[in-house]
Amino acid sequence: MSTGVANEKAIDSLKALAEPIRLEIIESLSTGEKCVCDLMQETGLAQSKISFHLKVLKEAGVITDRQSGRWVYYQLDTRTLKSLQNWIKKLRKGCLNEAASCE
Amino acid sequence: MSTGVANEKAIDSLKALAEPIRLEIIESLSTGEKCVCDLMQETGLAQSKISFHLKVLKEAGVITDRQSGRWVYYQLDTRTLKSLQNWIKKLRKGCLNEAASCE
DNA sequence: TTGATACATCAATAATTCTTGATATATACT
DNA sequence: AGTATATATCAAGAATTATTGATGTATCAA
Repeated sequence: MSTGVANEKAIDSLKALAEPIRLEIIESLSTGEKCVCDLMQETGLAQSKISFHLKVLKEAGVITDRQSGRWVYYQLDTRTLKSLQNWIKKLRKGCLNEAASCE
Repeated sequence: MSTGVANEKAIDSLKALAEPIRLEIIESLSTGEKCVCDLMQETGLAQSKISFHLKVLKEAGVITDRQSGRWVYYQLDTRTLKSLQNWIKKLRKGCLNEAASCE
């Protein structure tokens, strides 16, 4: 089983993480699933702003969502983070283009 | 010995990596030290553009430079990448704020 | 010391991304 | 049906980042 990602996927993940508000959101989600309203309370940020950043994160595959009634719950997709971690490892070791796990 | 980084450092590294030209540069450097002229040849990009992106990478601590005569050689700083890798691992495991290596 | 090479930096513009306030949509409650 | 809540989306503007071509600076070679 591969944890590899293409560079474009990696760039999407990196861009998604590389923003303070999104990072705050992600850190919050790392303790468990949250709805937008939870995130609003925790961060004190405007709803449209949070939704904007959640969308970026979701499109990058860093989080997933599930609707339940009026609420939408967001959750980290740790597989994406694991892939990214592995991608950085390969980058660092100069074996990004090799299929195998490297070294 | 810690490989930990503060969030701001991590964001700098992430931003630096999250750009196609910079990633191309980094991939090239992952096979060894290069001068700007090498990078120009390999990528076919304008010199000012390459210097611009090298500066971003350097300020983020992702690469280091050394001058030799008329040339400036750039090299990956794999320690920064290792730190970033570890930071992502911690983020994924929800233990970013714990001192220890986690799990 | 003149000319060429390697690179950095700058100013102007272009492109991208983020913020804000408003409006839209869907669900649930009464 | 009517109202309130949770969230998404949108359009306009603000802010940040990238590109381009030009110029500056240091080093070397003739």
